[in-house]
Amino acid sequence: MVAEAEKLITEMDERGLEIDEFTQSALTRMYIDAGMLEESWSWFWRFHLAGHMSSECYSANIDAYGERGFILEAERVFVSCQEEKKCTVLEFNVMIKAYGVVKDYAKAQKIFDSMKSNGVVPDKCSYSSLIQILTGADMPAMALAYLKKMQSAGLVSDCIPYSVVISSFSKLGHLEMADKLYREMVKHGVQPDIIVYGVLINAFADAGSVKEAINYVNAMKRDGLSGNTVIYNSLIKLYTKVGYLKEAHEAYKMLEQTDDGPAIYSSNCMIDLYSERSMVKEAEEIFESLKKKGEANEFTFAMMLCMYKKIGRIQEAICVARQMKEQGLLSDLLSFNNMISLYAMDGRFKEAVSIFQEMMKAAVQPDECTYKSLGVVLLKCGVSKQAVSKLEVTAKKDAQSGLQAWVSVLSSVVGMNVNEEDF
DNA sequence: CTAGGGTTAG
Repeated sequence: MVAEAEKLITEMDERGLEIDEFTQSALTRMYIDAGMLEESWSWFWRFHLAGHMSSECYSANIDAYGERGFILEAERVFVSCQEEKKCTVLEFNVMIKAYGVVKDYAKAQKIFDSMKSNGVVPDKCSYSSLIQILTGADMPAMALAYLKKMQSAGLVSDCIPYSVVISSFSKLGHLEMADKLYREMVKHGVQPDIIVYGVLINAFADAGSVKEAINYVNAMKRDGLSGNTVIYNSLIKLYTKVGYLKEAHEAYKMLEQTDDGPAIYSSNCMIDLYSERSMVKEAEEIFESLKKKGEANEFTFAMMLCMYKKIGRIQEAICVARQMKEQGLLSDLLSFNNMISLYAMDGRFKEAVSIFQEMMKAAVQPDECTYKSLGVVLLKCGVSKQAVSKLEVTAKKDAQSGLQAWVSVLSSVVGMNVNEEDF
């Protein structure tokens, strides 16, 4: 509402009311957001020339530009502040943030490194910002160098900066570095919290390292921390990956005792484990309770469908497929493929083709599996093996024209209605 | 209006 704001400013001028630095910062932000960069700049300049700007006001203006990626303007405010010799740690910190916004990691480091020669001591925020920026750019080794300096400067008061770097190493799969850093953190007397344990447990869970993950769970408990849903989800993921049913079930029971109960994700992991072992009753029990709670999602249904299909209970598989479609839980390539394959093997060719049409409507690109199932349909309808192989080759060569070739054959053989809009 | 961490599969 620029016009309204300007009206107020005029009124203030007329009444001789002073526009203070807070109003000025607000105006800078307003004009930047309105795309009126020149106006924003003239308000800044007016106050800069008046000479009574505070450090807070310079940094507010730098941040106003920097946050939105106007790095040149942010730099110009910073330089005018330097010319007034008023730069404090605040201006440097917002500049570090600004370089982070435009992903100029080298300049973020450079301005941090220049603080000392400008007689400004980096504070907790300077280090945290830079570490955050570097890890966000997947440069944990760089971040670690600054974390070490931060530690030596006595500025680490909680485990968050460690947690950020540990998380970054973990994401890149450098688990030995993550573990080493955890140990260094403890050695420095920094207390780990539930989140950093969550990062580590999840990292080793993804790697399928049971022993290491359990070591962290034990360390966590020794520190007087109890597991939460995030921790148990990671553990269930791990046990699902390595196929430890009993342990997964134990973690699942722990989740059931929490206030919000097991997340859909963990319940699906359990269904995954049960269906792998064809433990139908157990899988069904979770499936029914999820449906009752209205939490069952595409994964849930797809895994149940696969389980029934695998053990030859085709009627039940088809029942699940129909529920999936009715509830609009059909969006993923794998779901489409499972369903088409189910209908194809049961001789329900029209239904198989109709799911294929749904797939095109949803703009999901078919893959080899899709065409394998559709090939079965064609073969059972009397199309020759050579013709089917030829279609498969066409699809591999060029997805778009291949798709059209399949549609044209399927429509003439199975009688699907070709809808041009589906392309 | 100087900064900040974790879980999502078939």
